[in-house]
Amino acid sequence: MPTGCQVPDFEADLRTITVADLAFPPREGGYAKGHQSRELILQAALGLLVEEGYRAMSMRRVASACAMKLGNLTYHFPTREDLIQALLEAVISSYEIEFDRITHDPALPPEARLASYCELILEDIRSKKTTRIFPELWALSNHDAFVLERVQELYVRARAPLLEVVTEMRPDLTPDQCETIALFISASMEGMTVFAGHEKPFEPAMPEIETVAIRAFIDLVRNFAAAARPAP
Amino acid sequence: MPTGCQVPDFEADLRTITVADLAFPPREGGYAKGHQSRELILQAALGLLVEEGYRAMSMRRVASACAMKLGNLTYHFPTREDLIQALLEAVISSYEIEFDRITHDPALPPEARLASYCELILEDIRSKKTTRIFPELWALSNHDAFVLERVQELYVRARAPLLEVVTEMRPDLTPDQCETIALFISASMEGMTVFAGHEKPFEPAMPEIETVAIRAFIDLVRNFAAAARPAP
Amino acid sequence: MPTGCQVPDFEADLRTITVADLAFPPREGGYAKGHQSRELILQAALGLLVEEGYRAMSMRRVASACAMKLGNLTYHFPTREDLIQALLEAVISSYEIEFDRITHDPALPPEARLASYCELILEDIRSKKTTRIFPELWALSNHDAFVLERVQELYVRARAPLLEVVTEMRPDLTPDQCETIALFISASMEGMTVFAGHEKPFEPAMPEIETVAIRAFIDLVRNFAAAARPAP
Amino acid sequence: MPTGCQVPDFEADLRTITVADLAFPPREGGYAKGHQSRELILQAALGLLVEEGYRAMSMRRVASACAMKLGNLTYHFPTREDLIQALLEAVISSYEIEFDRITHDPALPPEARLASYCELILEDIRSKKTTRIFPELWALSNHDAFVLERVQELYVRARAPLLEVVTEMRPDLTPDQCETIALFISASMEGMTVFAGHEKPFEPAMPEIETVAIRAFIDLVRNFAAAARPAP
DNA sequence: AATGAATGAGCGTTCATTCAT
DNA sequence: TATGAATGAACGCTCATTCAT
Repeated sequence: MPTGCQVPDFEADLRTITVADLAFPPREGGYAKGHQSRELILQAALGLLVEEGYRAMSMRRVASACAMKLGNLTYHFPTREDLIQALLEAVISSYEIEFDRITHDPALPPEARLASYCELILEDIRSKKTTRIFPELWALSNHDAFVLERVQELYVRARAPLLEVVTEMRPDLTPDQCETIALFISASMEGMTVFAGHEKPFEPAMPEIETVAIRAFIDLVRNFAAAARPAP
Repeated sequence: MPTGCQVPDFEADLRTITVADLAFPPREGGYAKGHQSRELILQAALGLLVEEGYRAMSMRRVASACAMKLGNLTYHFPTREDLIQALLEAVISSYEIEFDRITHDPALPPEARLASYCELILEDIRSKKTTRIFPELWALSNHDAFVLERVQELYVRARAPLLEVVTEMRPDLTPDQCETIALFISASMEGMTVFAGHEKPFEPAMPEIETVAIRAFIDLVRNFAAAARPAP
Repeated sequence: MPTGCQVPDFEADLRTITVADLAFPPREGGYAKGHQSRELILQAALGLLVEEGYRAMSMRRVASACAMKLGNLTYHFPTREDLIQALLEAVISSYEIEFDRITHDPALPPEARLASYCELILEDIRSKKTTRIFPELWALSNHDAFVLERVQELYVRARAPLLEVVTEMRPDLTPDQCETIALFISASMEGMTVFAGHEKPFEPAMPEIETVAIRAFIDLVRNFAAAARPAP
Repeated sequence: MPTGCQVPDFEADLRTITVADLAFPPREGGYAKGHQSRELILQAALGLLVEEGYRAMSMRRVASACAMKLGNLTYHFPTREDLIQALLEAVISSYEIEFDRITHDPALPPEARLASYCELILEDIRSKKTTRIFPELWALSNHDAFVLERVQELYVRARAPLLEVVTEMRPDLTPDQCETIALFISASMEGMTVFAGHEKPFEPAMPEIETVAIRAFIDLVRNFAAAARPAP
């Protein structure tokens, strides 16, 4: 690779991870140049995380991925922990923004809103970024309380629209029951990551899986009875 | 952890991971002593993986966790790759053995067999070992073709009983449809790991989640129609 | 050598290998301190190469020979390959500079120039540095294409003055013939390294050998005839 | 490389290094099987030395190159030093045997014998084995007194035929003068290794170099005068 | 805001050697 | 004879971090 390279050289798909995706807010009083450097760093770190995994996201590699000297990287992020937390914050926030953006058209009937939301989530799971980042987050959250809390926070936001729809469809259920149903639906979709995510063996079958999943979710909400399991 | 540590100091729960769990076959031409050393090594490696994650499973730490010199570790597993592959092989095989052991009593009606299998899986998910190892495997499989293939192989075995039951319950469906349904059920359960696995926020709610999940799965199999999605 | 050694402890003769000998160019954008460190490193590496051979020139031993931490050595020369290439470059360049400095006084008759040049080469062969380094280079060049090329490049420069004199003395010969004669003379002198170099058994006989060699070279150039070999 | 491999897999040219080449005498009282193992080991060691250099000739690599376990190798050669000394002894002896075999037909006139001997030497230099081994020996001899002595011993044997011819051709010279001439001729030829040995840049020009060299040698012997250097 | 220099720790790996089997 | 097991040291290298410039 020639020396002139200034930008991380990831695949096209990765190039679409823009600053907006990272939801990185400028620090108050910070100069524009520093802000730009921080953006560049987070982009590069994300790129490495996605393309090569958590281990590859070292200070040195991040620095060289954004054509920056190590000393300068540590100026912006004094420790690796700082960088990782900033990155996770940015990544998770970007997903939260995305979830909030999926405005649920109140004109649509609730079942259609449920279907539409699930479709969006399942589509997102197929993206390289999501397929790669979430398993890293899950693994990290097993050994890092901060990550665990932040990830669960994210999922609270992700379940909110589900909870709303379920409650609307089944006003007869208790809040706990609605919550459990929403959790099941959300967890169920997350589980697809491993099987039908980007470059996974069942990615091509995702359309059929979507159909099955949405069908199952709608039926579940419709037919859920307090008398826990159906008679055989 | 202080430096004097020479023996694996994991929690009681981890001590229950026995050799039997690892399905570690003896080697031809090797002495008993060597086999025992290899057992010890794999135990220690697994313990580190579960307790502290993949990064902590370094050759040095594994060696010191089983009070063995690094040189001897590399005698039994010349490269880290060798160790990891042996460990994954043992771990995955142990799960495969476990799956195969869940003999589906043919006296039971298929729906009960389905429910019973899902209960076992969802119970297993709550164990520390499973909660910790699988996210690591998922993260690894994103950047390591060998792990990906081996993990997917494991899931083929895990889906086999599901596929059998689904086919039995719905002889009218095509094999592809049955496969998709089984995949959905399996993936759906895997997704619970992040939310209701060991020490996860919804672990206490697992019984209710089980109920919801099994209800959903049975209804799905029962009611699945070729006319993809139900009318609103 | 005991462990406490922190400073290169080479013989006096080695201490005379100065930076000038190494022809080590400063680097753009670097501080003086860094340049000095790199000098120190190359000095120490050369010292080890001369005193104990190629195998002894390990990153650790070079670092400790110049009272520097290993981490800093790898900062200046990230890989051993980098260090070796820089050292060979410096060493070979220093010889090239030396060869080019042997200005052939055009006032002298060609035979005297030939004799003078050969005397200088044969004297140089007796130095510890030359006696020790060249066999290492020859051995390395058998298994390392870079070293091979660089060494042959050096010899091109070493043959240039010979080629010039031969061509001047025998304008009747073809360029190929002149080249072959120059090559023979050069190779012939190199061969002395093993027998009459520093501390070699025939080092004391070097004056007589010089006489014989120069006599042979001059006669060869003078009497070389297209009719290849003389009649018996 | 499949597991069945039992013999070092070097190039065809290397396969011609037979046990005879190594002149390895059976130990008195040794069983045939042990002798054969020692032969195999020395073959493998030589192959590694020639193909990959001195550094590659480690106990482990030698053992695996002859499909033998490390423990068995150390049974035959307890230390690396033992192996190296045995190998050098065998290699050097094999050259001595070769030199002694070049019987100088007394029917030939001395100059023809000189030419014939030099031709043989210069041809041998082009072989892979010789091109590769001798620079290693030269480098080793700079840091190992045993190797130095053994190599110089070898060259005494190599010079013997030259000394004989020179003495015969020039009975008027003192023994010292003859010795110096023989030394020059021998060293001169050795020097060709680096330039015209196996795969060296001037290997194709070896025939012309031979012509020049032999011409120079014969003239030197013929015309050498006590009055050291010729008048200009 | 950014670079150059340096440290100390840890990594995976290879190695020569010893010893029990 | 030959293999299996184990040790201790060294290797080249990457890393997070600190600090002077």
